[in-house]
Amino acid sequence: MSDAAVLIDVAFPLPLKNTFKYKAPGDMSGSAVFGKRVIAPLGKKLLTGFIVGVSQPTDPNFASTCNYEIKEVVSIPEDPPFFTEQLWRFISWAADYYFVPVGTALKSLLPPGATKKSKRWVFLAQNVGSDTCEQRQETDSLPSVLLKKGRMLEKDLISRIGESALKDCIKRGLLTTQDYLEIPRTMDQRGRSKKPIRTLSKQNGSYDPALWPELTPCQVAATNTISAAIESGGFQPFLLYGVTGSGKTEVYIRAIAKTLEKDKDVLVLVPEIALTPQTVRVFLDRFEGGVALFHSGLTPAQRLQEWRRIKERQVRIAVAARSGIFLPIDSLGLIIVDEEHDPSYKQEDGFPYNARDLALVRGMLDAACVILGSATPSFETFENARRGKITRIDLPERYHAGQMPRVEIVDLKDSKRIGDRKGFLTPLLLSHIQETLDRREQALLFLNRRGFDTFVQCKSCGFIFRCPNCDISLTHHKSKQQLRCHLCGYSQFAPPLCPKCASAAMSFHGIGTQKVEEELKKLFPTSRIERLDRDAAHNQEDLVAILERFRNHEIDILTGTQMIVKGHDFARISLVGVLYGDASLHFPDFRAAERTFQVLTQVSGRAGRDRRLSSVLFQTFDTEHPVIRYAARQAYEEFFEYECEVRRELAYPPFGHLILIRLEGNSETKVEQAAIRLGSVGRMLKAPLGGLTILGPAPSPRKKAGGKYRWQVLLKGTTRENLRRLVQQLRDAGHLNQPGVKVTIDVDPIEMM
DNA sequence: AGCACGCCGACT
DNA sequence: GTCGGCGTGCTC
Ligand SMILES: [Zn+2]
Ligand SMILES: [Zn+2]
Repeated sequence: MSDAAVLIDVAFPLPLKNTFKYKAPGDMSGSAVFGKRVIAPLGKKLLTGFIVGVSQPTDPNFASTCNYEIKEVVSIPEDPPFFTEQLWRFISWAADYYFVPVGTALKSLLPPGATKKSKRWVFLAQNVGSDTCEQRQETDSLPSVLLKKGRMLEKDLISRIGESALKDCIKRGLLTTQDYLEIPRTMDQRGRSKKPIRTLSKQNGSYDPALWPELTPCQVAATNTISAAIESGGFQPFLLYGVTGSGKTEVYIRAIAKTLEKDKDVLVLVPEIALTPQTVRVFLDRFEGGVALFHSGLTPAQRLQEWRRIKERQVRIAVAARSGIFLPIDSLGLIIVDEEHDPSYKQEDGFPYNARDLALVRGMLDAACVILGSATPSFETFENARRGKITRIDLPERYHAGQMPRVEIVDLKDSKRIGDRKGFLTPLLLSHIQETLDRREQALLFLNRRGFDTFVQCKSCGFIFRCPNCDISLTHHKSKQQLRCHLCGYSQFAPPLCPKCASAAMSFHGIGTQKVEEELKKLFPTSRIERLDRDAAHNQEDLVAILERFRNHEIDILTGTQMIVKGHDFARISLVGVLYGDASLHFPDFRAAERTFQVLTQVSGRAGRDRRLSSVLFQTFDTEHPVIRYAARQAYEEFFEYECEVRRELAYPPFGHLILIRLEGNSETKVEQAAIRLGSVGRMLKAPLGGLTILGPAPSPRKKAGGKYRWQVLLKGTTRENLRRLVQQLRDAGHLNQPGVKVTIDVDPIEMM
């Protein structure tokens, strides 16, 4: 029986939307197991693929009934399956939902080194080498390595003598080429000998639940509800809505313990930036079995090691950044998404997915509980809770009885010197900085640079232009003297005078963090001042290094562009200043207010926790903005209600769904034409579907990277189904393949610049 | 992703 | 006349 050949479906980790059928000959049929790796010919190459279907050839004539020749796989390496049918179903669902080829999505399931590509070698023809003078001359130009060994890698030869010379040699029969794929070492052999990367060890805390801290009544109630769900098994989603400092982590810990007790494993997702040793230690200190740590900062060898520890169940808790949603936890009982509102759960390039949303899908497929935790839930999650799709659990009390956080609002309209570069260094801010330095404490200053080159604000009254259709701020296109909405394409002339107060001071172009840093250095010459932004920290290493020095108090004032304090304990920070809050409040995005509320809450939450952090300064022209009022009172729900009015009216999420189609290319006219065409075709197709709106096309306000021009078309729908159907129709009719234009689809977009 | 096939511009 | 650019379409 085992001698009979079997038919297998193979998926390749390439942008291919189909899987491929192969025969596994009799001697391999025993190894033809779901999820295993195969070496198979595809086109002219030998590639590594993965078995995603095994069928007995009940119909021996299958080969003759299908319209292509079924090839045989070359080999099935000995290593165990890379994924289960369950995980494959999950990734297939995700590929379909996000409109990416299944092969692209497959890549995110695989550990580093799982795939090998064949390499092409060049060989010296048999008859070459006899010492004819004529041949001498011909082979003179070839590298000596090739002449000596008789072979070399094609790409090495091309880099030496060029492609045309190679072709010439082949034509004259001097050289031949052949593809080779070295049979990969099994995953079992790879990296086994490596010492564990684990340098973290238990510090304090106990493995014994009896010695864990006592819970508050609210924590007890939350724990009971979640434990009951874990006990009964099956998919159950929760929103753990707890104010900062209410002790969500302690509830996570109990839920994890309960899950382990049921012999199930746990995935904890944490925003990339918060995945620090301190975060991991929280779990390491409580669970004897240890935790796996998975994020993009690991080396390939480390990623493989952690992947394998999880796959082999050597460790039963994985703490991971967003890509961890694809980890091979085969008996998954619980997924925790901490700070679920954090935008870093959204992957923006290649395979754009949202790990928080996928956590719910995976929980459903794996029959696991899912806890989404946040003090400021994303509106999508909060609305899901209101509709009863997610069970809401509140933690209203503060765990540490600290004083209420205090945020001081500084009115930038009062600043007379806003025109010069000292504008954002208001007298109040400077006096706070001075006091901080006098106490030998640290200050963290945020200046969102992204705000400056996008929208235009009156320097004297704070007026901002908004789109009449989309309720987002307009972006400035300097060259055309135009203000544009980057969602719907609305445009108007950029007037030289403020429409509200007639001031001529209408823009903030050219003020950046560098200048603030320079100015601070002049004002506080003896202090150690550094900048943390993309220019100062090119890579993760630089970032970590700067944060580490800040932590060690080798820096007094750190200026930065984003909230980089998450997950770090900076004990000596006593001042946090948001220099230009309008950059966040009026960022051209319908989620600007939601984001600002999150940031304000997060910063002031720290003020309550760290006793030293005495001041949070938020400088803005718009001191009366509702976000500020609500955030000051920590009134999330009122803010939600307020903000939802606009969302409902304009059918933005969570009351509508979005799919963004991006177009980019080297030719300005080609991209523009394609975008216009896509917009009009979309408008024709949407009518019979109903409930759909098409915004745009509009040129992207983003700086064109690498000379590329970008346009976008935003599809908005009251139901997901019709929205998806529209994209399918556009795709199937070929409107997403336009010459010279790369089209990408972003489902549930977050970043829409 | 590769790779081949195929159709128009500037070269021997 | 060809060499070579890349747009298009396929790979079991
Ligand atoms: Zn004004
Ligand atoms: Zn608009």
